[in-house]
Amino acid sequence: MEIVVAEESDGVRLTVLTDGVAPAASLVPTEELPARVAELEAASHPRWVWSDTAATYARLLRAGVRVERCFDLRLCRTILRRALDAPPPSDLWDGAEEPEDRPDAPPTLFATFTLPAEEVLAERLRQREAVAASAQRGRLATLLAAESAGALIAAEMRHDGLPWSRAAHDRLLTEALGPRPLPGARPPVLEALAEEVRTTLAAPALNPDSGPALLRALHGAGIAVQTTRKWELEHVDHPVVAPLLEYKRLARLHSANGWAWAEEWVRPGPTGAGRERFHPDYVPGGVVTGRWATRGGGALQLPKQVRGAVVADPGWRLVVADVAQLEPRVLAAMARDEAMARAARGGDLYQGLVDQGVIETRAQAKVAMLGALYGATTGPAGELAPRLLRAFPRATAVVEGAAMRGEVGGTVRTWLGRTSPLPPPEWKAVQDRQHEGGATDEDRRRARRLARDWGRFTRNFVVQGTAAEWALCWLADLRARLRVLGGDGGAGRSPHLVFFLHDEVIVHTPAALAEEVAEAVRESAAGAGRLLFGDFPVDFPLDVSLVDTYADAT
DNA sequence: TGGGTGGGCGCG
DNA sequence: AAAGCGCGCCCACCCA
Repeated sequence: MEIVVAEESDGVRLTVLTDGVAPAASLVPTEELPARVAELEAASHPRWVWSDTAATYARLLRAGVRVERCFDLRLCRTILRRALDAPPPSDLWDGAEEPEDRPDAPPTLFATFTLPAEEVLAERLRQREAVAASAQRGRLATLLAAESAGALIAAEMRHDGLPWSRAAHDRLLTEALGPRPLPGARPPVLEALAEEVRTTLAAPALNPDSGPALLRALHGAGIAVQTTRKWELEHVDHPVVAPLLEYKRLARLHSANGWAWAEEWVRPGPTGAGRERFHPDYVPGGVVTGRWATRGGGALQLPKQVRGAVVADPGWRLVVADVAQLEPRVLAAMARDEAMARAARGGDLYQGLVDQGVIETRAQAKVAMLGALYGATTGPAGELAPRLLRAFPRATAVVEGAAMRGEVGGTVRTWLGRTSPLPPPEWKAVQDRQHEGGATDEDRRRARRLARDWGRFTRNFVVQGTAAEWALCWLADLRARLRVLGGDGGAGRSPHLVFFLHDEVIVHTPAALAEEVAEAVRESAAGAGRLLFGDFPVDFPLDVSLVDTYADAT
């Protein structure tokens, strides 16, 4: 059973869709929605259909109501319109996809945009028909369900937040930077390093935050670097290098994850004093490949430097799990490459390549494999590419084929059917120009370069995108298992997901359940592999840590 | 004064 | 010794 949720001016319209029965609509006053949803959820576990999980579900969560399943029409529409030749038509929904394009839209309590109930219902039916008519309806349906589950999880993780200790964070900052300065000022340690850089370079007025000024000062001191980048400076032998690199490291800590950041993004938690939460704003489907993005807070870039501030509540633990070499494993499975799956059998795919005699050292194996996924053509990765081609012709054919399609302006699909965008019109114009009469060598070089750039994008798209699908299925299955483990306790008493980083999750759990959670995380990973790839024999081994702070995870 | 851009660096 | 994918965010800097 599905229930379609749509805001109208006089309340929220709920439309019950049951197979073989006419849709039944009812109007609920906006303030009574959470109670009504809770009631219907308990009675019939419907799939809730709405246009925007981020808006609607956030409101339910604030009222203490959680649901098991949903269908996010906006996210699914984005997938379908690229995946299908004939995207579902509706001008209304084009506005809905990009609320930021409608700055005049009136703010509402309920959603970033509103549509009449008939239109929401019609969109649901169009999408259902579009999937049913697709040649890959099974995979596409799995993808839409996974994307929607991800939307629920993102909203819940944002609501619950990542357990954070401002005290631990402040200790860590004070140790590295000295006491907190007044707003706008440099912390003492940073100012001392800046002064050391100025003295060493004999540039008394230098602001080391200014790239051009820093480069001039370096040149003035006889240091012949092209840029001020860390990796270039690391190879320079000069007394300024050490303090300058230390300055850069700490300046970034201060600006990106310092005291001001904490004030904006960390808030008191629900369960008592001293238990705070970092509330990142996840954006499911925010990356073309299907990965999540974040908007504000930079949750997906949480530096290792500050992970000591992620601390479980007293009596609770963190279960931290990440997948070892997810992308090459996914490639082996989608290519049905038995030899590569064999090399991936243990916990370390790169060592597996060495053990199979494909490549001599683990370091080389990693470089070669990443090069294959990203499309490296030169350097060590390029030189090792023939080894991979010989050992794993099927896997190589998948990424090479994807690259070739991209180079000619075509699209590619992930395992479940997420489809890459077409290159922009300028790209096509450049490709056309190289064949015209007056085309110069420069035109042709430019066209070749852009073609290869797009080929590297589509090459990586199929692997990164399928890995993102695997991760979504892993998360969704884990969420279901945690709901069973925790009973109906909600985030206050039950294990719940608090962090997700492409191939890594953190569950915050009562200490007594930590072992069971760790087992659930492993079972979900195996389940995700089976759901996507059936009985193809590829492992997805996890590193799982039971810890009090994220910094202690391996 | 505010918006847009590029360098640099954090994450996978 | 360096190149090859996807992001977000901060700062300086440029321009209107």
